[in-house]
Amino acid sequence: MADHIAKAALYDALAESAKALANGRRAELVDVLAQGERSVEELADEIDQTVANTSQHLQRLLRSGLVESRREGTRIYYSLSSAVVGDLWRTMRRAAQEHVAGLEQLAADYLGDRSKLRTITRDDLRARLRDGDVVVLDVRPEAEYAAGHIRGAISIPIHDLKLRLGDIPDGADVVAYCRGPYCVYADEAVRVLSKKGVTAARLEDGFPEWAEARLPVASH
Amino acid sequence: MADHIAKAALYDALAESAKALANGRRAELVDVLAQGERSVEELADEIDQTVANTSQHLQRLLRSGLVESRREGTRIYYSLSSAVVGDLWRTMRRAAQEHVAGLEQLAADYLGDRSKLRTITRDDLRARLRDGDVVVLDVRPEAEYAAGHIRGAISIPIHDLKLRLGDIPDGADVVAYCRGPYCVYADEAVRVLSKKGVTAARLEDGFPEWAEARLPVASH
DNA sequence: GACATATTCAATGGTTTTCTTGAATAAAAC
DNA sequence: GTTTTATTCAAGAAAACCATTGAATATGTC
Repeated sequence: MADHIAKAALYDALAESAKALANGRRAELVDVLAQGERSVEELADEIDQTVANTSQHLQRLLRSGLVESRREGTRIYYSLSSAVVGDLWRTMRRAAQEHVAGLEQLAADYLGDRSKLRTITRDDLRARLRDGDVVVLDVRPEAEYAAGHIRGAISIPIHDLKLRLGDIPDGADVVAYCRGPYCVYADEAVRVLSKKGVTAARLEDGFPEWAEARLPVASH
Repeated sequence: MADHIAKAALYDALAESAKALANGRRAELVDVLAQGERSVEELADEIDQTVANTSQHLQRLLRSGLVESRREGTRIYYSLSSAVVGDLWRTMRRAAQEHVAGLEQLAADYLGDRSKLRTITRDDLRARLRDGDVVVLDVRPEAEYAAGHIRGAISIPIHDLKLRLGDIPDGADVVAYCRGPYCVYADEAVRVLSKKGVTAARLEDGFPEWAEARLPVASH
């Protein structure tokens, strides 16, 4: 039987979803898109690539079906096709964390020294939210906060933080979060706040993981 | 800052786990390895490739850290490094199912007409196992049954099924299962049994999914 | 209709992947 | 110590991938 040809074709197709994510730049794109839809130019900026190159990567993702696009005037907005795509990206990351050699070093190179940052787990934060003794701070760009955030969190984008320290209640115990475990915004926030004498810790991971765990979220 | 270089390197490394699975042949390998360890020659046979080519794919998986190997005499056995790798493969499959265009057609081409096969979900099987009114039949190779199977299942490898029909109790209501949703063994078993007048259905997916759902398993 | 902006397209060249083939190793059997 | 068996290594060619560049397209504004 020429059965093995049909089998090969089937598994090639199953591998398509992995191929789509088998590139560092596309992984960055999906990581950003997990926070909500974005235009090509914004995405190009996020991943430090030319618009043309970013566009090509986006087409690749589009062809694989993992992302969708919609036009609004002169802009085209891309977004993840479904929650499964976020799952895939996070599972992939987890596999790399556990098994890819040298990953820790690369993470340290990019993120810098995290040893002095207090961190808090999802479960801890949930408990403290119930007790009401914590200020949760979303330091992602405004649009990402609007698309979805931890219920009860306040929004101060990282770039505005120094100017808006006054928005944080006196004596508050702050937990900052951002896009995920490899996002530097919350680290930066904790450093800034600590220097100003504010008690602050970062949530271990970010909003997508919170949402995936079906913990309370809100939007707008 | 040359920050974006470190960031690119980090995300390249995170994408490594996807690259490892971004090939149909390697996807087939992981699918088989999810049933337990195997030697190179056995694997080459399963994926219809030369031993040399199979070996190269295995080295690639080894370098990515997703699989491990151990030598026993003249043979080298490969296995998945951890349960996360199985998770990754299944999540990838799910993403492809939902989003990759043309997948259904390719599945139909390989699996043939499934419309006349009765299927049963994991939850249904669990309920019926509790009631005790079902014979669960594992039609994978003996070694895979030994490495782990649904608790209470009996083993009759698909190739022996026609010779061992007598092992199946008279009037039994059979549920057959194998490696997963794209494995043809259970389909084949249901067809053989039905033709002999035995009531038979196939479990929608296979043993790895059963184990992932933390349902009762046994080994030996 | 001319112009500006956001995005895509097409061509190029360098790199990586994949399969094939035949030779090289390493452990076990004789 | 030669032979057998299982696996890996090495070299080569075709195909796919990726960043770059400059041109083309589509929408909206003047």
